[in-house]
Amino acid sequence: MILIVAEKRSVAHAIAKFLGGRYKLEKIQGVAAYRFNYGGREAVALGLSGHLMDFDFTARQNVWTWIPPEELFASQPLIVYRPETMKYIRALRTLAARAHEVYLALDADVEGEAIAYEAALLVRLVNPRAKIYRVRFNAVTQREITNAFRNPTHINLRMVEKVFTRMQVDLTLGAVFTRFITLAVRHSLDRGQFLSYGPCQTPVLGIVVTRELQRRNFKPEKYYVVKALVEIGGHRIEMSADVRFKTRKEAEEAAATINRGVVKAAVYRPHHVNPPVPLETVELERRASRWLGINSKRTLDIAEELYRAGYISYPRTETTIYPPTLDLREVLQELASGHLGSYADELMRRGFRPTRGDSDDRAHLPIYPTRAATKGEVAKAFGKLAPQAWAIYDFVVRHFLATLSPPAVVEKQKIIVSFGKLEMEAEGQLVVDEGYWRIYPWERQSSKPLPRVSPGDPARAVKVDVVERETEPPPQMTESELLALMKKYGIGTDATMQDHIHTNVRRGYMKITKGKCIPTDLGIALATSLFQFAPQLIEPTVRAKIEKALNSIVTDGTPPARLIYEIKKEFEEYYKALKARKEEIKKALETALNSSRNSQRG
DNA sequence: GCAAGGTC
Repeated sequence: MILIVAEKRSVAHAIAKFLGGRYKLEKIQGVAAYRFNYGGREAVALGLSGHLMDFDFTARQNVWTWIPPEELFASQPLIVYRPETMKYIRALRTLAARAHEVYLALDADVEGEAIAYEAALLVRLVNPRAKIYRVRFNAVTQREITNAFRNPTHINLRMVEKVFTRMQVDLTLGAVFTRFITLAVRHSLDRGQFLSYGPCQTPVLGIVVTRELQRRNFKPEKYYVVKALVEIGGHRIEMSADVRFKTRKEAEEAAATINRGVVKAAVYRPHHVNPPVPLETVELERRASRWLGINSKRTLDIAEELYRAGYISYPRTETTIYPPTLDLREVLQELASGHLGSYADELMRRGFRPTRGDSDDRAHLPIYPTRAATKGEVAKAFGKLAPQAWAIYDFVVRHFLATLSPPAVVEKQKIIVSFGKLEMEAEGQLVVDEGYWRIYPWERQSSKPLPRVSPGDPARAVKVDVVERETEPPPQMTESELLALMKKYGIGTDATMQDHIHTNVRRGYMKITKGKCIPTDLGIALATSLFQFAPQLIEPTVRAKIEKALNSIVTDGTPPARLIYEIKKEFEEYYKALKARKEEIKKALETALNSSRNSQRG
């Protein structure tokens, strides 16, 4: 018997379809498995649910008050089965016992490699003789899958080592600092409450708190601008000078010189606004937060459900290029019977060309709709979340249609009038062609046209004003902006970024209100303490530094043990720095905890 | 009870 192990059920299903054509769905220990005939031999494809194993400390070490947190630096976490995946472990064992060959068809990334290794460990325990192969495919398509199985390879141990090293490092750092800050204030915490540190979650907090402190420390400064109502060829145009004057006096002196002038430039230039590129996870989350008012965690949860119900493709992806194997016309055909059917029809009639991003994770497709749905059926499936689920489904459909639509065309307009020393400007625009905005209203722009004038036309100021303004603090951090910054700094992955934000919410470090991230007193106190005494723990670049070191395991063959030793040594220094200031940190955190408690009561 | 990463 041939056993095929995939990372998730949908891939196991696809493999059975592509290699066998006909298949039979079975339940092994409660887990779906697809039985089929592969070149005259019996084959079974089993889908897992991500990792089978994890790392943990010993039972004694897991009693937080029994050992000082720093003791964890000196010990090595043990590899253990994940209790949540026991049924997959049992199913794998059952099937592996009878297998002659095992094909590890996990995703083609480092996590997939590690999961493949975990599966191989289990196979070996029950079946020392089975031949074990690793197959790699860059997309779940007939061609890629068939090819992969024709060219089986072996597990890349360096990739496995990278992942296992990351697991140990993250657990150790997380546990040490989590316990330290929790134990420092344990008498001020509610039952079951704890404070946490993590190399992804904490830099996220740092980014949000830094912005909040910039806002609080911001000193607004007054400045003055000159505005004028200018008459050109019978048209009256609001114009302003692109100069900030420090004092009213300077501005008034400049304003006094404005009287008669001449058009220096008049530009009316067509400008294409391109439709968005195919949708990936983080962009879905950003746009849902900004335009639909749904936070990133909720968005991914709903997208997951829409995927499981067959309405959209796999929602965890970094790919922004439709592969040639995806039949876009077929998708349009399906959508033709849906709520935007006439637009889909129109695209098919007129022809279309998809936009194309620059990212391909070589494992998943962009997010696109897979079925035409009605509001009613989504409502039935989602209950209380129906309005949000429909909003996200509708968004995915519109985004998909937009990527096949023509650009919008806007005429950008600019008039510059020279009044001797000072120049006045006006900008406007005229929508020439709505293009993809017809089905993508969130990016729609309106016309604010300027009249047609020509360089050399005489101009006359009808009215001149000096307006007092104030410089403004940076805006509150939006969740959308935060996600973009996390991506820029390499904090988390497409599938986990929203988790790291949400962890900060769960810990009471920040709130998300109307798409804005607002740190609490507790969040500010924790971040400020870390910035003061161990900034290396909270800088936005922490994660990327660790990630880079981990990558050297794969690229240079750096021994994991050495890397773990070095990282621990470095973070032990930060730990000492924090411990030396324990009393100050304790006081800052307790003040914040008490103030939030009082404000809750009040 | 700690993390981050898969996945449901």
